[in-house]
Amino acid sequence: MKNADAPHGRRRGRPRQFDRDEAVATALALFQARGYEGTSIADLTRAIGVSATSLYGVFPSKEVLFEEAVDLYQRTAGAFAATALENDASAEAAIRALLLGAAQRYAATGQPGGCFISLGVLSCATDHHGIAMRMATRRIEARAAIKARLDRGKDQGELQATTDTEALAAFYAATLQGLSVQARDGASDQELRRIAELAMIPLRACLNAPSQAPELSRSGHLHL
Amino acid sequence: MKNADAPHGRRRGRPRQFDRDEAVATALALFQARGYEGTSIADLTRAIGVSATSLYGVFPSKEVLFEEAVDLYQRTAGAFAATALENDASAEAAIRALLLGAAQRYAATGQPGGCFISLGVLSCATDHHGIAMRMATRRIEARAAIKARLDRGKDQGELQATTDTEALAAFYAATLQGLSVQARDGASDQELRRIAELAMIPLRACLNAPSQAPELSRSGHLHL
DNA sequence: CTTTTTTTGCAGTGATCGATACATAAATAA
DNA sequence: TTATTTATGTATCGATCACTGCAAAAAAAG
Repeated sequence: MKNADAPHGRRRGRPRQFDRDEAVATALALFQARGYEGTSIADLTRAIGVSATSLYGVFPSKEVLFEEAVDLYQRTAGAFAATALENDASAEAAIRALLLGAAQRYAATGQPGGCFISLGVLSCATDHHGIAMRMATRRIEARAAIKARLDRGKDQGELQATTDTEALAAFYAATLQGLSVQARDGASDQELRRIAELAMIPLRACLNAPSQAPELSRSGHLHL
Repeated sequence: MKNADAPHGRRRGRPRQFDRDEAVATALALFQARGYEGTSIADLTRAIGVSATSLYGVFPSKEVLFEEAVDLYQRTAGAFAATALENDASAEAAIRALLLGAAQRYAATGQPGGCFISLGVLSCATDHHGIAMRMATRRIEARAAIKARLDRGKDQGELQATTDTEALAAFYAATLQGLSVQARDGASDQELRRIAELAMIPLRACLNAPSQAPELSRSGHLHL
């Protein structure tokens, strides 16, 4: 049977000559830059430095490799979002951390910017419809996570009882996706942050105690 | 020499058996649903009902056909945006018309929703880098058009003199793009309209006379 | 009619697509 | 050692990619 991936004690056969995790990371970089359909197996094998046979010995298909790359993205570059929403101080602070974190990370830094999940496989050939659906599911799950945090703020009296958290969550999901397109088109982190600052205003309009709302018009930017 | 496309007086040779404009419209529908790379020449010839030879007799390449499809989109389904920004009543009315028009039109109606230009070719193979750049240019031009309308409102004293119209324009461009992703993921027109309503709030915060600002918290929705 | 022009369908171009067959290499197990 | 297991490189597989050569068809021009 399979020896699993025991970290100690060598496996039975010929040792693998490339690192599986590095391969996924390399694949992620390519998929993020060129998309699923724009990245060929030849591109992947060249970048990873491995033959197609060896690659298929580890990943049963391009589709599975892509899915693993998306998982990796969510665990690493995309982890800030879940972390931000765990902010216990307030829903406002959580959303602010979410948007400012996005503004900071999405900005183009050599490689194409924006969120891999927000921008991934928005359209594709009919053969790959399943991939597009799974990406859409991830985006909808992200929106649900935002809504859950807003609902918590509503339960704690931070948000007005009449607040439509579903709409607010959709607005902030859309904001993340808009930030991603702007980043992909070359927006700087400053530009993204200004968008994020503006996007915070509707949430403040839903707060029960909008006492120390910073003035945007005077200072030109929000205090954070 | 070429007889051009004189509407009267038949051309010299064998008459074309398909309509050029219809072909572009069909191509647009396919490109919008499946993307540039996800739509093959075989898909196009099948949908248009024409052989590859005939298609290439009219369009020199898939890339040119795509570009013409994008032009068509901007002239038809996307025309509401330019029209909305021509609203002379106020910048606020113009942006509102822009967002509500988007909410109405982007919603999925049988075919995949969202703006073709907002979602088009956000990533692709290196061979098609030029296409991605041209799409990005169109998005940036849209943002510039929004800024121009906001600047006009600022010049007319509608917006505060300190308003950062560049940031505001980027915010509303991002809003359109976020609406597009939400629509692509299946959001209804009601959901999109609620996002649009929330997105109007930051602009109101920049108005010089925010007198009759409708209250979101009481009524649950904005009066439009 | 013949000539000229343009579009047509058929059949194919070389290249690349994702994915594999096969034999060899390199490790452990017996 | 020999057997077993796993990974490797080479050399593809059939299918599809965007695109074309070629000759017949269908029109106007001479």
